[in-house]
Amino acid sequence: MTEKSPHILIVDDDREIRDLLSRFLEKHGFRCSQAAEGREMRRQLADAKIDLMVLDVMMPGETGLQLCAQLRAEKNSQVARLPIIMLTAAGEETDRIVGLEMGADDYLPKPFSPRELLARIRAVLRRGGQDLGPVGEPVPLLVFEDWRIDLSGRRVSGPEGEVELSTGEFDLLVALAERPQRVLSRDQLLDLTKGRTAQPFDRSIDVQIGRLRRKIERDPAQPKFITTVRGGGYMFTAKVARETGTA
Amino acid sequence: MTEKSPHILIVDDDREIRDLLSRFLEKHGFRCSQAAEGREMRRQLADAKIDLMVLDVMMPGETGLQLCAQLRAEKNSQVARLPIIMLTAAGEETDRIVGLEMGADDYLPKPFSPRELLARIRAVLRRGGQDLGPVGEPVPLLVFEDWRIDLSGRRVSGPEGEVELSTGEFDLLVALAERPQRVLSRDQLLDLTKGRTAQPFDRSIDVQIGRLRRKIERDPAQPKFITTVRGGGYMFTAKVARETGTA
DNA sequence: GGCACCCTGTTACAATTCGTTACCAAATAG
DNA sequence: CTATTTGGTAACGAATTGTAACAGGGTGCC
Repeated sequence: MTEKSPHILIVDDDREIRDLLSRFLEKHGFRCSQAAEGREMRRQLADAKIDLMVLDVMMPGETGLQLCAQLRAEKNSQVARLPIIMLTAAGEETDRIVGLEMGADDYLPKPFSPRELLARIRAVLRRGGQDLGPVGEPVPLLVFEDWRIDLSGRRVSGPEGEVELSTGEFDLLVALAERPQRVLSRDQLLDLTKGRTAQPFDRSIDVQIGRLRRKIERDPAQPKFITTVRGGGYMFTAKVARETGTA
Repeated sequence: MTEKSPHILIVDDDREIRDLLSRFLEKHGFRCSQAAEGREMRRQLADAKIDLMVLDVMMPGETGLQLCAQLRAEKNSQVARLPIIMLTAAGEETDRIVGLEMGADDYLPKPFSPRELLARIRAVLRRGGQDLGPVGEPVPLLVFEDWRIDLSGRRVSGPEGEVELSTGEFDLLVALAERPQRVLSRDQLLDLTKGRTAQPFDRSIDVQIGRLRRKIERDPAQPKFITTVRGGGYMFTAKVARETGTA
């Protein structure tokens, strides 16, 4: 198989990060180009066939969000479908939401390890060929068992059809499902969902977990997806995949 | 009661550095173990629940890079996911790249301030791995006789079907079943399951063992799987296979 | 504004789990 | 054989989690 290796464009204002990622990805068989800001990015996109773009959210001038939105807006152009992975600042849950709404295919919170990025790139490229379908907009999803979470539409559907979750329940579910097989403490969950730290006798997470279980677990008393780890927190125990599908 | 704190393994051939880091990290609430070379490192990894490893690149005998690569190569074992922070000689950009390529989660060039290491450790622990694969991906299992332990789903099923284990019972069973044919002291089991050290007259492990036996042994008075080693601890005596299955 | 409705955090209480203690039996030492 | 040590386990109490009920705050509608 003498297939050409995928060509990745790294857009970040920090030269060191660009270089590091560039060499790292090249070592793993990708071809890389770099751009420090929007103008350069556009030149690269016009000059070469880019297969995937890694885009930093925080940049002077045009932000990654703006650039992403612009690209996605270019209907009937190739770049409108270009897979994009966003790099967001730590803990900026808002960036994630907005990023996905802007049409990013995935996102990675800083700080991240390069091998995480590598895994995401491969995942996005792997599924890339699938959504060549008709009109449907590609939508980032988390899928587990019979369930699918539409991250940009903030909707959840299970085997019986769509389930109505409140804002808080949805955020909690996503926080868990994005980190399966990991025990998340109440503090972490509070931080991830509300961005706040726990009060002395804060039980709000427990209550929200209970409400969420009642909506997504077949038997809320014997939860299959959200397991309690006594003294530790909660853990999402289903196998979760990131996919891109149609809403 | 000792609190649950992350357990860090420091691997460096320089005893002074090990001691220095050890004491510094312990001051900041971590528990530390040390290893001077690869053999000792492996023993530590097998004996205790290590949450993160700090690994020096330059070591006589096996280098940190080799060790890191070996660990990452151990598919369907926990250690393949163990967070690793590499210590590299100054200015060795190559080491940095290669280190990350080998699967380190972060790297720190010498000389570094302990405070810097502390920050990286916290960042890496906080981040955790979060690469999501396809849904059909195999699930790690421990299998012995008619029993199967679903490590990621935290479920256990025996010949009569699924058995309900509490959090502590499950953790204890896994600690034992992952180290069959080895005598584990109460201290080790406490560390592996609760991340704490034993109090003077601590019998909690004995009691948990009893509870666990009642749930998984056919005749709890004549235990077949978990045998008592008088004066030593407990030993899991069944032949255990690490497998991957579907759900 | 007033009202209805929904979401969410707090509180209280029930259920579960876990560690400690105590006592007994078994194993070992002397 | 007796004394001592070690492990098994019942029972109790403390800690943790599940959950129902309630209240405050927000939103949208009239």
